[in-house]
Amino acid sequence: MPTRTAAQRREEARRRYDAYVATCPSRQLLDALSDKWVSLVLTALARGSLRYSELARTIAGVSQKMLTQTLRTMERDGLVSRTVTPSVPVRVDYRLTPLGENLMPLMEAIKNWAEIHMEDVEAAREAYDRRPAAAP
Amino acid sequence: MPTRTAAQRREEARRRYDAYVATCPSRQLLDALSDKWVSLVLTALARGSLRYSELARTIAGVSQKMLTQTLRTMERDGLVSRTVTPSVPVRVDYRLTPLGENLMPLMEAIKNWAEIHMEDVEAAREAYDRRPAAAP
DNA sequence: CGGCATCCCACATGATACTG
DNA sequence: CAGTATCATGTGGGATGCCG
Repeated sequence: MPTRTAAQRREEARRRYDAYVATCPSRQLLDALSDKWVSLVLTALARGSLRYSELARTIAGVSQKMLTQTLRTMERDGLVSRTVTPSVPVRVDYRLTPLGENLMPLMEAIKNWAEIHMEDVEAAREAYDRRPAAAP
Repeated sequence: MPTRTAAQRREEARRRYDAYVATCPSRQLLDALSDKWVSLVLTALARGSLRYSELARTIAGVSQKMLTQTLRTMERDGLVSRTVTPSVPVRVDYRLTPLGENLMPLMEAIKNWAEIHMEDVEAAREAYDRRPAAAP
């Protein structure tokens, strides 16, 4: 049972944290969330837990090193949980924590936006690149 | 007048673009949106246009180089527009395009999430760092 | 004021090889 | 299978200086 309502908590957070301030922890958290791989890992786990190798296959092009590193950071930040089954060979499953499930829809929205508006962005780029340069 | 409804368009985009595929343009767009500065610029312009120097002051800690570079990329991608007033000294204003206004709330949600859940993340980090290491 | 050009380096990331 | 360790490298990003 929380001692604060969601609205109260939101207000307190706004007073305490401001991502526009370079030294604010929330700014560093925003930087961490603005990672190339975090959004993909988060959305990949949307429908339940996945094994390490399943994650690697889902997120094409990610290196072992970056996947492991991203998962470790996300685990430390409380976004994913890691479960080791000591079989032979060992089996490791990752799933979203409640905190990760809370963030996931926001990241999914960004990912969907990128897919849905890709054509608009490509059109904007072509228009920009067609602009005449200033005359000498 | 669009020839497709929003729902139709969404379905087409899902068929055509998949950010999980490394070579898909939408993956590269997602990478671009997952930039350290894009979310801050986008939300800074939420309430209207700002001059270059106002942006620089709002987003503490950003260097001239990175701010300019971020704004150029966002301009090319059709997210912001740039207006030069040829006074002396010159005045340059940036504002969100309709496309940028469409994306902004999603980025603002991420930024707010970081501010609101900072305490949860810090608690998770402390718990993680307190974990006992495996015995030798 | 609002840039762009240049230099430079730390660090993030990729590739490869090895292991419990 | 799921990593860790090591080495190589590309580039993000800061500092500085000049310009319209």
